Amino acid sequence: MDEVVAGLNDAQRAAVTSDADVLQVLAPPGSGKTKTLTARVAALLARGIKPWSIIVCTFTIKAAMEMSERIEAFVGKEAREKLRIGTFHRIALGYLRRNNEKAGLNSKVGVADMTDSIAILKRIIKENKYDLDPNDTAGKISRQKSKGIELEEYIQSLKKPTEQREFVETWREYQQALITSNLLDFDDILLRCVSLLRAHPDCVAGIDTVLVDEFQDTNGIQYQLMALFAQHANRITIVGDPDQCIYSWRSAEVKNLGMMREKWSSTITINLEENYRSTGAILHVAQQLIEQDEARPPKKLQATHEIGHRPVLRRLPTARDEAEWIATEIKRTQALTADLLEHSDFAILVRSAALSRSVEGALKKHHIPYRMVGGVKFYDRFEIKLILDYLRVINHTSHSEALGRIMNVPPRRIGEKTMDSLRDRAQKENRSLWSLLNKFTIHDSIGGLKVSSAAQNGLKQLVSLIRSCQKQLNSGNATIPELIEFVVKGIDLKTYLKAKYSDTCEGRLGNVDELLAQAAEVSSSFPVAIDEESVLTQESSDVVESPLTAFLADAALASATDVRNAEENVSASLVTISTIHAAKGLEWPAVFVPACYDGSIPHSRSENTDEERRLLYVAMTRAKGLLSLSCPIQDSHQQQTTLSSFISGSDVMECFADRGPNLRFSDVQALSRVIHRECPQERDVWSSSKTLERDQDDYWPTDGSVPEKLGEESGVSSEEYTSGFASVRTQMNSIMQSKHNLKEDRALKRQKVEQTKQQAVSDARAYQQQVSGQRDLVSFFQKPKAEKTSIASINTVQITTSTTMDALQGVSNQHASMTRVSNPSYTVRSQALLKKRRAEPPEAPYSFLSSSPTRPEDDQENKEVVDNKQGAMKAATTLHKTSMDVNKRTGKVLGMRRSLNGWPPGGKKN
DNA sequence: TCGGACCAGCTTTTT
DNA sequence: GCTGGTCCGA
Repeated sequence: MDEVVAGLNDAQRAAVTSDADVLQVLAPPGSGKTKTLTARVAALLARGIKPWSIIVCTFTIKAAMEMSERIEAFVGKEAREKLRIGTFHRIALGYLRRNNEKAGLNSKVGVADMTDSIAILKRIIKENKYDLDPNDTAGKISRQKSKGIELEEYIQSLKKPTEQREFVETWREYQQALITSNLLDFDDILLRCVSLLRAHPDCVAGIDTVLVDEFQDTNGIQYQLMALFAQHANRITIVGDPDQCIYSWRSAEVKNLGMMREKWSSTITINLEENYRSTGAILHVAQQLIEQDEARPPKKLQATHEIGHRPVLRRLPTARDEAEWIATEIKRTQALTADLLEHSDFAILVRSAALSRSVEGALKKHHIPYRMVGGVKFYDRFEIKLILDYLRVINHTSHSEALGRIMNVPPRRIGEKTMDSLRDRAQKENRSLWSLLNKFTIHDSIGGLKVSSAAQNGLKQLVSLIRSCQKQLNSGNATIPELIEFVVKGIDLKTYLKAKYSDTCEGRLGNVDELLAQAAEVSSSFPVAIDEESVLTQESSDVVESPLTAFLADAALASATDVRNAEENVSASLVTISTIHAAKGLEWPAVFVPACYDGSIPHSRSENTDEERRLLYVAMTRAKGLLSLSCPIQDSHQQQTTLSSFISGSDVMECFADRGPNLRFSDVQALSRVIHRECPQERDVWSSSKTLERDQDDYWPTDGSVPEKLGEESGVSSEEYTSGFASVRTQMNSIMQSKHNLKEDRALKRQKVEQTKQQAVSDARAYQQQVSGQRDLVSFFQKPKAEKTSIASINTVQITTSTTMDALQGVSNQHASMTRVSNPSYTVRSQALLKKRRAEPPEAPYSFLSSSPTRPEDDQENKEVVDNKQGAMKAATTLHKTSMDVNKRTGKVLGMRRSLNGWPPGGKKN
């Protein structure tokens, strides 16, 4: 026990050793939250509580793994493996699997990831022609489920049963589709588990203690689940911080903290107050920020480190400059600290993943290695999803969504039409898509269902491939990696990827190898707790879950960036680019938060300003020693920005410096103390600083204007420089202007077209009154498709219109013409008519429309734009060269000045 | 009816 | 910069 509490402060120690049954530990950023929780687990074990009777719930897989590792360091691998550590979803799924009969589930039940859910909803909405957005609907369903509300209950809560008919129907069909495909969506995992544990409390009879990390992020259903896990012994420890609640959009309920205290009145609360992570200056600004929220109860946060550097708030002209600045600051910081900081010590935290692009560009340009966390996830990559879908079908052919996705990938000449008719038929006959396909391979046609012979061949190929895979699997001598390889060969993935992604195919094939490696690891990977425990506690363990089912469930739940990459990157030190959300719980010596403007943070789509503020708070408190916020004057869409309202207030504003720190040697020493590393030698700092072009953050003016003056001491006169710059600016401006004009012009044209179209419709209507009984003409013009067509096709339609008008007037066989006009696929564009059209140009009022959509003027303009751009590029290159030259010379001058000032101190330099 | 070419719009955060 | 939708030729 002594060893467990060694190195803990009083509050932490109290939390770790507390005898309280129900314990809330409120832990602000950097207060050793994870450390306390892991130590408490170790203390419980030391008290003789059996590892398999402890549940530790986290929110992310990453957090679960980190926790797992840390606990292992305390209690050893054996005990750790018996603990039940994992995300809520994974633990819940484990219970469902082991008690599948009690839960009324098929033993092979799979997990529907978000792609599946959205795909199902899309299909339902399309089929029924509902006026719903699939994404919104998914969110709405999920939000209800997160509160523990299922469909029937929701219907009852409606005032009128007819209310929201489309939504309710969609939900109903969605649930039905999940059942047909034998799937649970993310929320269902939790819901089903709640009902299981309610009906069969004995499933968790062996559980002694439940610990929950990041409790402020639990939603209603997770809270219920926690209570149910602990229903026998009622021993619960939670750790959390209301200030870091950033998941209320996922229905996280901060009020769960209060509810917990109400439900278990003996709840003891312990506040951790000392911060071991960040410098005083960083904490101060973070505190100023979070205190803007007046509804928040005041809370102490005590710095243990020295005051340190003032955080930076940097203004820059554009998003590009901002990215460039970050890259140069990273380089400058590294050089001025003589590599005290590695690349992996820097993080760039963005509000939304899309913002990373400009930063990535700049880092690439400066050859700074980086990794993006939370970008395109491994399991979201096309080739991985494809293989997984094949595996899903092989494992369980009723997975119709997956089957639908792989049916024509790689192309088997099975198009949308064929697929729709197959789905339709399957639904009518109330059978799975697969069984229908199966039938197709035996009989060449089924009851009047038409499928082209090419498509039929394709179907046969697919079915036989899946069948032979299943044979492999069932024979029992194929491992998952072997199965994957079999699939890859069977669909000739290599050739397909090469054809489809000629440029990125290498990397994609690499991803496939990656998947193979992960599949090989599946049995040994975390968490193994579930199997161990079922043996030890003699819970019903007669269900032997196939490794493939387990692998697929893992893949669906594993949204975290892939584990292996993280491992590989240990050797290569990489700068981290991450969303703020994904950065929660982590820390870095130096943190950059770009794009601090209104619309980004707080995000324009966000409805909860306080949560956005907490988000910025989380971002700031990731930093140990150096924190830099930045804000471009112009965002990436050339729009003016307003500095984030969170930091423009004077209380916060005055905490910031307006440019990067000077990083004198004393600063380096201070930094090394904060991050607990040995300080580099002064002479090393000096020599590494010489590699820099400039050793201060003084290239960009602090007011965010464009740098115009460079060192006048250098050979380049400032006029020369300024005029060069001005000319580039002028040219750039003229490019922007012409681009703008072009845009406006196009908009104008579109408007004209629109007007004429309406004119045409009303003309047609008038005409219709003349030609009684020819209703088709008007309905043709009113086709929504026609309304949506681009300029080009509108032109065609219009030409056709006037042509038809002509034809109608001239040709006696009116009926024939009308029939053609009424055909929505524009077959009126028959050769004969077009020829006639060419021979006799149409009359006004439609004549101007017949001009080509890319007018010669446009071409001319485009060319000018291109020419201008090239000219500007050239100028810019020259300019850049000049500025580099200036920089070099300035650098020299600065270097000289520095040595004149006696720095580095004599004697220390070799 | 299918597949390739092109264009538009989008982009909050995650299990 | 990627996806989804639309158009058009075969």
